[in-house]
Amino acid sequence: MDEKDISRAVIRRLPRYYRYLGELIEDGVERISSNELSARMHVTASQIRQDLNNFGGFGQQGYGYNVKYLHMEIAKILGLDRTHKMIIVGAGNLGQALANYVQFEKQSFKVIGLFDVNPVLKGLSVRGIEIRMIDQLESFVRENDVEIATLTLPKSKAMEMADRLVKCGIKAIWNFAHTDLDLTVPSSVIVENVHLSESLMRLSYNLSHYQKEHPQGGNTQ
Amino acid sequence: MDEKDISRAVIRRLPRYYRYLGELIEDGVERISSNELSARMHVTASQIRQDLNNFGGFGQQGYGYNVKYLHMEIAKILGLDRTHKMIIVGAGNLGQALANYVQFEKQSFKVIGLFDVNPVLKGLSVRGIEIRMIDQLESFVRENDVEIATLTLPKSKAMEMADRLVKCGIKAIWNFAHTDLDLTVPSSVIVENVHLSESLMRLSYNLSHYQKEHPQGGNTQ
DNA sequence: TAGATTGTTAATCGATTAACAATC
DNA sequence: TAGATTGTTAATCGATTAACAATC
Repeated sequence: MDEKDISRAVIRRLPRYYRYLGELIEDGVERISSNELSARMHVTASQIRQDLNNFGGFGQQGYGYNVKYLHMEIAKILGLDRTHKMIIVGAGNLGQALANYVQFEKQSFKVIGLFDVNPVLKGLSVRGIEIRMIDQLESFVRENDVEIATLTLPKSKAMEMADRLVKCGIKAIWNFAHTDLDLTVPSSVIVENVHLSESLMRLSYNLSHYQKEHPQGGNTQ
Repeated sequence: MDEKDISRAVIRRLPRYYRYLGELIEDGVERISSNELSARMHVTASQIRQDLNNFGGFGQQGYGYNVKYLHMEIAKILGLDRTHKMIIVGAGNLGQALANYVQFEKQSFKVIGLFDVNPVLKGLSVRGIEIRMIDQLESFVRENDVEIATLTLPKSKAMEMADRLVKCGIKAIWNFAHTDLDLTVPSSVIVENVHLSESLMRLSYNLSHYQKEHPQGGNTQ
């Protein structure tokens, strides 16, 4: 299972396929053709088949795709077939919001710790997850084999925390601070940036430019 | 100022230029060449010049770009030169987190109302913004000329709320529910989807596939 | 088997990069 | 003026779409 050179564009679409297939399962749909799926998702059937065939032949000629099977295979591709231990660094509003977000757990991301510098928060819990002080960060990460750290703290502190996390062996950083961490972290550490401001600015751009006639749907993310 | 046919890819990069230019201003940098900027941002100088020239010639041969001026021009392009009134529908953790997020206001997005169905929240305030019950939604939107509605509520209720918002004249929806609203809202209404799960899944993909050697940085968002 | 639909190759389209003449 | 760097055209690269033979 070592696929090489899959383009960003394809990887960006995989989670969306996964979501739509999940909905089909909920609706009790057993099989689907690339054509039907393309109509639902507003992409071309050709693109669906091309995308999937980067990873293998999951369909059957004359039949289409088995929804449950394809859903499961995409889960494997995305690494959702095993649990990822996650901590959240920064237990402010956003950090707590993410900790409360049960959906992630269904997708095999398990929040096992929350960290903050603010002593007022010490000992408090969110959804049964204790808020710890930041000085316990390193020992906690090492002892619990934490794989992913979510950074929900001010830009000014994000880089310092990233450094500390890298040093104690974190494998991936999910970054909500307004900074491109990818530029300053070793390339062995995965960084996924979420720039909410940028998303809002794109909305604003479209608001100013496409007030009347605007292009067909699709996730602008 | 009616530029046509600007590609998605270009628009996606604009907010990032804007952010880097903002940092340069903070650092007291007055002018910058496409070459210097390209080194900082890890994109090609050619791409920067091409991107900007979609909107006009903001530089000067032999000199480069005036940082403040370019920053201001990109603000105009993104529609950040005027205030956008925004409400947040769903005053749970995520809704409150976003309401507390002061940064948006600097970028001209002003949260003027929070809405929820939960009577427990009635009358409470977040950063001076009152939480109102959902039955006041329509009148509030109309009376206050609300432009943007942020949806931070469960998928099951998102579509219904989107419909109500569209009916009372909302211009744009910033959608955090796990649903592609763009497919079911009139094309005159701008929709920007934020799928946090999808971001986390991309992280997970990279975690499984690029543990050792992984491609050069850049915002995978 | 005949019909349907995939997997895959080829054609097209669009986006990125390179090159350079224009010009500050 | 000479040097630097843009704006812009041309060349390259990659991604999307179309077409169709393979096959269930």
